[in-house]
Amino acid sequence: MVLPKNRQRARSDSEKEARRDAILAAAQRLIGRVGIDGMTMNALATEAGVSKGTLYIYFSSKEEVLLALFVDAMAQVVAIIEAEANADTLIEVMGRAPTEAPLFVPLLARLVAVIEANVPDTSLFAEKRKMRDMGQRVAAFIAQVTGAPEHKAREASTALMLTMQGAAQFDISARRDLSSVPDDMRPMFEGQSFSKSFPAAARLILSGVTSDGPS
Amino acid sequence: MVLPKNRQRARSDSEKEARRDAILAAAQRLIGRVGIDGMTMNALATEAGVSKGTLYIYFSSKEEVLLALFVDAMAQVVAIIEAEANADTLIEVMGRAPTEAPLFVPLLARLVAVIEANVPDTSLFAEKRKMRDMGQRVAAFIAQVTGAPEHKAREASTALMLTMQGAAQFDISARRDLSSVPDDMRPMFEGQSFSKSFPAAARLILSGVTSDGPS
DNA sequence: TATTTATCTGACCATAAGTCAATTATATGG
DNA sequence: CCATATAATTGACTTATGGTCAGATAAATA
Repeated sequence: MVLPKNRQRARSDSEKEARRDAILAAAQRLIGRVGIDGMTMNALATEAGVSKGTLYIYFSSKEEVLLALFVDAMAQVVAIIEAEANADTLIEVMGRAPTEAPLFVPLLARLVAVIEANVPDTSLFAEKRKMRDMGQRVAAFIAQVTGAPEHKAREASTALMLTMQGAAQFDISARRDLSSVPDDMRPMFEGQSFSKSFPAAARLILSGVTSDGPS
Repeated sequence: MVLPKNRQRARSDSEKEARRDAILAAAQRLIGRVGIDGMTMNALATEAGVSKGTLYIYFSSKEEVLLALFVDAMAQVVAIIEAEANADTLIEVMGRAPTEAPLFVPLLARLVAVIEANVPDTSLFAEKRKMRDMGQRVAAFIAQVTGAPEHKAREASTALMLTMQGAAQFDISARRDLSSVPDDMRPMFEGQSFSKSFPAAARLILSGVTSDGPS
């Protein structure tokens, strides 16, 4: 446990924030070793150098830890898109950015069914607002980059979010150890990595926006 | 527990299949009352009128029960699409069919992250083959109905699968009790039902196929 | 009817999330 | 600087649930 000035307890708000951040950093390290599903609160307590009870002072549940990690990861992804994408590279960057924040894709895959199902309402709504705002920024960015009319861009970015959700699910399958997969199933699994499945679908969606599709 | 001829134990293959089906039917009833996440193996044993040990004779884990329910539901959905869709109604039917097999959407939302993560390989591959074959039938159907070239139709149906995955996730949020949702979040939640989000995205994808998008 | 087979049972185990009374580091007042 | 108050921290405990297996017994067979 790292805390400024050799103090063992966080009294000020900034110290509390530092401890919260330290727990999240420990969670990242731990997940790097054992995966999201392998993370237990006991192990997280050990990794963070605090007791289990302390974890529950800073987070109301395991899933709230994961939700906080996801929001962080999403912020990184959005930042990359806004910084690096343009009309020509939009799809490429949207396909690549999620892989540069390593926890984004696996957490997105668990976001609704696993994570949101076990976070108290007040925390959930607060985090959802952040996600909504980031989503709106991406929508505005897409409108600007593609030159599509506002409502079309919103439609497209909603569709792209759906697609990301789906691609994140597929990605879990793709990460399976292929040596245990029968030959006839290999192509199915291999084609499902995020970086393959998302851009293919995104191209269709965006061509549906820039051309004159229905509605 | 219902078994033909007042017999208490399933000895023949057909009796075993009947018992397996009875367990799945019990699971459907139970889920109807308590939801997927609320289903416990103890409760399922009681509902099916067998002991917990018996459940584990017919299914290797809770998730294998859910996987079997999903494959059933998917078969229903595919059957509806093949029976009722045509060029004009494809999107409408694909948006409606999943809601007519009530377990399809919530199970799809949990399929990869929750269900597949805890099913032994041999069962998983067997069920995945069924899913792949059904997916290929849908792809062929889409090709036939839209008149799109084979590879375009495959691309589109993969994209539509991704979109369904994502829409299934969104649908979980939409089913939340709206009275507990703050006003500013209502529109976000309301718009996320499967029947709203899927068709919107599907239209974009299909217009990207029938028009001449890139690639 | 006796014997064999293997289905079925439910008490038991293992794991992991979450709780809370007791402890004690820090802040504060005298 | 010490006594007291405050609240952050602890970790043994509780609870919930998925999964196991040795024994019981229904049904088939000789």
